[in-house]
Amino acid sequence: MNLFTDLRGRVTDALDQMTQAGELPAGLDYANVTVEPPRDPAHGDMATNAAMVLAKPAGMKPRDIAERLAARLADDRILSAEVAGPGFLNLRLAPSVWHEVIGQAIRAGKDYGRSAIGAGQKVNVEFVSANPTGPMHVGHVRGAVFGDALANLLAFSGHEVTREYYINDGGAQVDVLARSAYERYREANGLEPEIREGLYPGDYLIPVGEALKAKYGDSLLDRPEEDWLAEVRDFATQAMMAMIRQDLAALGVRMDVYSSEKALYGTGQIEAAIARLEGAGLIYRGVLEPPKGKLPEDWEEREQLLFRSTAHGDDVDRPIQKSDGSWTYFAPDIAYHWDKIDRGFDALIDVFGADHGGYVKRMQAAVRALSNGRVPLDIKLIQLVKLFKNGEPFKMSKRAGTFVTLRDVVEQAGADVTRFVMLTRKNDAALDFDFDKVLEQSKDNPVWYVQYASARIHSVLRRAAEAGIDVSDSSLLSADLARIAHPAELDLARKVAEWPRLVEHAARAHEPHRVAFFLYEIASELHSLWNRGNDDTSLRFVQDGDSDTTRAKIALVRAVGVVISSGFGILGVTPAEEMR
RNA sequence: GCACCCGUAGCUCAGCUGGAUAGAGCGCUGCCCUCCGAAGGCAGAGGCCAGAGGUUCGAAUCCUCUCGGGUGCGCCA
Repeated sequence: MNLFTDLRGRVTDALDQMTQAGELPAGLDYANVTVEPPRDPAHGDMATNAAMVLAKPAGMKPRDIAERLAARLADDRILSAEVAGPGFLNLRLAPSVWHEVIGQAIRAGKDYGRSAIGAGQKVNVEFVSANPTGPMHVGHVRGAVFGDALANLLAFSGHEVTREYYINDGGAQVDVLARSAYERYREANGLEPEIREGLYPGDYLIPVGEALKAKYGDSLLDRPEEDWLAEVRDFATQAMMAMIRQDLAALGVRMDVYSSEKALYGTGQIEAAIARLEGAGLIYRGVLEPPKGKLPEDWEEREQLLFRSTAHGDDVDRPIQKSDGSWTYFAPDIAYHWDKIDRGFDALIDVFGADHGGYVKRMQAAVRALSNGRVPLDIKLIQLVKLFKNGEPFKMSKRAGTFVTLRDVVEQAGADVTRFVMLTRKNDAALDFDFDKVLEQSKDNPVWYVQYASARIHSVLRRAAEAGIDVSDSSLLSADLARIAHPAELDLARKVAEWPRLVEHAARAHEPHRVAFFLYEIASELHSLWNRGNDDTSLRFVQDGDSDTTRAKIALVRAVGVVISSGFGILGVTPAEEMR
């Protein structure tokens, strides 16, 4: 399935043979042996570092190992193995290897590149987790797209993935939401709303006020807050979550599980989680040192319930209770993560905004302590998105009404474009999002460029069909692929072969952006080959009057199309069949 | 003060968990349309990978320190 792991197996088999023949000492560790495509094509199709990695532990010279290894590697697929540089072994592969890859890609279709490296591991990806106090804004979009694409990527590589949203409905902000909604409720009843400082002024609460009126009539008017707060809070929170679900749906994001912070209160789960930590000797009452260099003005020494996160790599211990005895936000978060561990996940991933970076170590410390180190927690921090319009920074302000929501972005740019662009940067690098550029039809715009390649592939398939060629997969699979022999064509097939490997690396690194970059690269190679057909007609995909050659070339093109749709599938983008 | 992230071509950024001579787009220079879509392609110029040490066969990548930018640092989540 994966040419690279396949060839690596060939190399390690040969090493085993050498060990049996007494050419290598027994018990060598192959962990660092790699088989990779060399950056410089002059070095062949593949290169292995085996000789260099094993030289020291084997007590031998790299070249000696390499030469003996080379002698054992040549077969019908490996045409030559040459020792080069400090001890690399460069392998030259038969063209048939690349022909096989084309067949594999077509046969597997949208599953080409799917792998089993996840081994069915249960992974929980928590992302978005926006406060249920308003519509999602641009800041949330990137995290949503990243989390969703990462989940796709992990599922594609053999993990059992759960997408989860943690609703922060337990803190003071939902009380503020309730009070804000209550004012809109009064407004719906013909009274003047008092949107005091600190309340949420957004129009999106007006329909919530009307809905409250529809449900409660005027029965909540002129009543003390304690009479209505809980009910209005629940009502408004649910309304906000309904809105957020719609926002996510507009982006093409669907969650498997919504977990509520509030639901943790009163169930004993928080207390149980804390008790578990206490049992490990990690909970104590104490006084924190003020942060040096920047003393808060109202600082006063205070005894609090603390979690000894320093025992698991944090810099200072963290409070889990406020001075009035109520929990800090950290406490339910601990309980929530324990719940995830308890549900049997083998690995946890949290996607946070970069401004939560200070939260990483304590959360990892908690998970380590709660799971006895069994469950790894990877926290991906998403840097902010800078909006641009006509090349000018686009300032966001709630007050000025230039508050850009997720809906605004999706309506202007479309979900596909938004998703792709959000993944054209590494998660920890800031991203510029220019409303004009993302819709531009030029190679300056990576989304368009890859879609253009997709459209060209469909176009050429249509043309071949019009010329009377059977372009069904079964027909292409029976094509005589030996007719694909030009170096430029084989280069493209090489790129197709790299796709499964790219997926594995991206999945292991938890970096879906690599998929987007890869698609750009393969699109670029397709465009390049396409254009060479202008000068060299033998490189055109449709060869008039030679249906056998055409079918072979179409098979190559089709394989590239498979990779693009497979990659787009991970990114959550629909491949274009034509540009308009 | 401390922690985390970042620093790669003029600009915006990749760099496959340590591989060979450092990559792309934009911008700049010069080419390619009796063409399967030029909405593209080819070629060239452009680099002390912030700096200094260290680890080893080998470092943009790992470790230490320095400089510069961002984020955060007990009753907000």
